[in-house]
Amino acid sequence: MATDRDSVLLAAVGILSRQPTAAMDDIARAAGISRATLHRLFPGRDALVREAAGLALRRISAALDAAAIEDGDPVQAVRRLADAAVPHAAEAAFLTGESRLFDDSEIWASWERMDARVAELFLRGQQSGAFRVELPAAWLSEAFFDLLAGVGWAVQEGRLAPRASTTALTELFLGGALRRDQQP
Amino acid sequence: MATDRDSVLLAAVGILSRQPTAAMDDIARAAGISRATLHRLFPGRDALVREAAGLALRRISAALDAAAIEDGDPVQAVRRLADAAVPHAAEAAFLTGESRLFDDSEIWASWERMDARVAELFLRGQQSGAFRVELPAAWLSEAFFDLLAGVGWAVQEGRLAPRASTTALTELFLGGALRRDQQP
DNA sequence: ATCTGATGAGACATGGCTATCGCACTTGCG
DNA sequence: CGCAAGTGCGATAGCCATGTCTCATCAGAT
Repeated sequence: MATDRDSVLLAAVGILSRQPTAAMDDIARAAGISRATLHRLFPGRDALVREAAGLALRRISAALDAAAIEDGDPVQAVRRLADAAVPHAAEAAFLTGESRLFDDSEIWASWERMDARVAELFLRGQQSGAFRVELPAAWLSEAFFDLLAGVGWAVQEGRLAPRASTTALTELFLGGALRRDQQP
Repeated sequence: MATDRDSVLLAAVGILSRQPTAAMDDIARAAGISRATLHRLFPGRDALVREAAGLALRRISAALDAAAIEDGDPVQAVRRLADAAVPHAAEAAFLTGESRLFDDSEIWASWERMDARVAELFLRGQQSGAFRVELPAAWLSEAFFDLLAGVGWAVQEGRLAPRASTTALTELFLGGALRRDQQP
């Protein structure tokens, strides 16, 4: 069953987002299976990481779809995006951490495609006058994913309450750290 | 000379911020010395990474000192902080990437101390009414360093112009993505 | 010019992780 | 009840990076 593989992959993501170099032993233990079974499911460590990255990308992309980021008011779209993406913050943390450990052209292309979709949303928002034009859309996209990964790390290490994470991401990203009535 | 060791360490930071698992071979090549000399300078990989982390932390802490973040208006202090910290974005990227690969209690304590200083700054700003109180000071600190590391990665990979990086960090962090006159 | 100290290049042993295999065990089904 | 499929456990082989060593070379000092 594919569900079985996916549950193993998600366990792998959970460990690898915290320890990007965790041994197959650790991954197997985290997934509740033995090393042998892990190797029966995936032909090797590279394949495992690749599939985990693919799954993480699919899930986050599905979140973009669910948030319908191409539709409607850009600001509301970003709010929907944050709502839909925060549950996958651990996947984002895994991808940011692992992208520098393992570079696969296919994975990279998939990431770029997702990044481009988000950048397009910000560009749309800039053209509509909602977002600040001083900040490049590509940087907004980069920063959004960095903060999403940061949420993942902070939640995993207990520095941020899961319930507060969506607000933390949305409010900081959209409104910044300054109080509104204090802004010049 | 200590300068010699430091220049090697900075080269190591440069590589390890991009490839946290780079081999001693790669680090030596990046530093322009041989593997043998690298081992003469540092008793092992752990020691090298530890010293590199220590140097990075000292340099970023020095930036906090230079910015005098404990003094004056909190908002101006954050602007000074960003100005002083952006040149060390690569070090921040190295630390965020490596912190999950190598945990040393001393390094961790040093990081915590620095994080606490920044969190204190945000707390001060919240008490003075400049910063939003809905966002925990600890989260603001975490987010600031995440964005700083993000700036480091984006610059290294050519997605962000170095000249624009300070503005990108300061403006997004302080003011958020929304246009001010659009904020409710 | 010679000596000294440091460096680079390469060989070598070691350890940890990976990947595979064989065997015993459980689970579910006929 | 017995069979088949899947799983866990242990052993094993191989690989890659690390760490150490030796030796030749080079630059600077005397």
